[in-house]
Amino acid sequence: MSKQNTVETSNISEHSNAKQKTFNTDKTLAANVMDLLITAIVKGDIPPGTKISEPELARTYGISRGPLREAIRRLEGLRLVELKPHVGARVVQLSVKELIEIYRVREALEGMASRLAAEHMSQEEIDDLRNLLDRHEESIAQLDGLSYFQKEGDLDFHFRIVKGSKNEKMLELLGGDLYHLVRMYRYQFSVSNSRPKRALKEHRQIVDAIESRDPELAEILMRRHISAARVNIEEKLIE
Amino acid sequence: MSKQNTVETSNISEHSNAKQKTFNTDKTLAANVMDLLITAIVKGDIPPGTKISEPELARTYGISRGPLREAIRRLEGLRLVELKPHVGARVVQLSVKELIEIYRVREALEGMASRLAAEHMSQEEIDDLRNLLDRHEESIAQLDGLSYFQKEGDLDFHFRIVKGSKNEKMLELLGGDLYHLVRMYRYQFSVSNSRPKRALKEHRQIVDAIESRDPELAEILMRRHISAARVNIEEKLIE
DNA sequence: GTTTCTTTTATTGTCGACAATCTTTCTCGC
DNA sequence: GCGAGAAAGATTGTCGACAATAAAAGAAAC
Repeated sequence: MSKQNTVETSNISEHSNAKQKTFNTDKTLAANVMDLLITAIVKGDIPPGTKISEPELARTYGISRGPLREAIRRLEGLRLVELKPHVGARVVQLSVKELIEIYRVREALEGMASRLAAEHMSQEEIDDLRNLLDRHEESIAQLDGLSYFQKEGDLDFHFRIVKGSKNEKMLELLGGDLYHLVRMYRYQFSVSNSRPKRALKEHRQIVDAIESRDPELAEILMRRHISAARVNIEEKLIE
Repeated sequence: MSKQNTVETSNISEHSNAKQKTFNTDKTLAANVMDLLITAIVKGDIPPGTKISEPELARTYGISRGPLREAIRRLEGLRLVELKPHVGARVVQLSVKELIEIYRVREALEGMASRLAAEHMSQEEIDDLRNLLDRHEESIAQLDGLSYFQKEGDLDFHFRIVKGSKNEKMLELLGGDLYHLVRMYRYQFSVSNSRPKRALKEHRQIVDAIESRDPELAEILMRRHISAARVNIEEKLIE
């Protein structure tokens, strides 16, 4: 239901060492290149602040400038690049200030999503969510809680809540525009979830509230959870 | 600070009876056409559900298909058109369900914006806001409260709050993606603010809370305000 | 040696043409 | 007459070339 440029982007062949010509043929060239560019930017292969040269990238991906330009225009919509007329595109430069702003947005949006999830999430989805948290717990125990959990696992949890809200618009916003930025920040600053056990506990509390069909509480807990993460970041990154 | 494709789009020459060739020369062609298309879609000159024919539009605006395609790709980012590969673009079809979803999002986001505004808005901005509300009151008294107020005036108020939050990301989301959609809905369903006096009163309460530097209250009041508007719409549009 | 202006170079913006895909229309068979 | 398949038409996707603008390099004046 959602667009191709949202969450399900992870099945993309890695931004391998350039010159890869095996594109998904039933998608358009521009779409393929866009996906490639997204992962390249998010993972830092194209570092923040880099000027994007159209001729160079066109050569790199083996396509013409037309589709490339269309892809870049879409990346601008995702706020992954900034575009100046007659000058060109530049990969966004991330700032701590902006990161904190994003957490404020997430606090508001995901708080609401959590509230709606308490009303609309199916029991099956809730069960799946619990399973996910169980896997997280194992992962934490095994690795002494660092690697897997903080990278994509955490986002998984949050995403399921958003989906559980059954609010398409919210999914568009959080999954479309903000999702890639959040991931980019994680790679960039390696925003380690320095409190995985604590976070896991909070996650469980949220699920409990949802299963109890307590929207009020679900929202409050989610907001606290994200707010705590924000404060954590503020303390770490602001000297 | 924000992009050209956000709020300050109103100074655009109307989507006049086609074939207008006087473009803003220091902007790019694609950008100009995009602005034209935005107003055309928002105001309903290109009705919802319409298939967008590239050759036709290119002829209409007197440009080539290249820039036009770039403009369309950006419109997709704004969710004003939907794009299917090898088929084409189609103006979004608005649904009551989606409208209500948007109000949920606004409730969350603008609630937070209001909270932040209570913390960061300058006294001068607050004074300006009060002046705006005074003008609204006059407008309501004069016209028995219908015409001006519900159209753009109301959005004005909400926008100033968002700006007052001093949160760029929030401004991007509400001003970029959602703003045009909200406007489109107003034109489409002529979502009359059937309770202008009540709304004005609520606006004043919100400003009061902001001036008292009471973030908690400011958020609650804004959420109630938007929630009430949502309920109002639900009662009207859902039989 | 530094600054300013000019010239050169490179990049972005725009265009028209061709290829690939989808849609519509027509034809053939039942 | 109706449905399935094939051909025709139109539209989207892609490309390479040219024009306009900005950035870089070089020359002239002080």
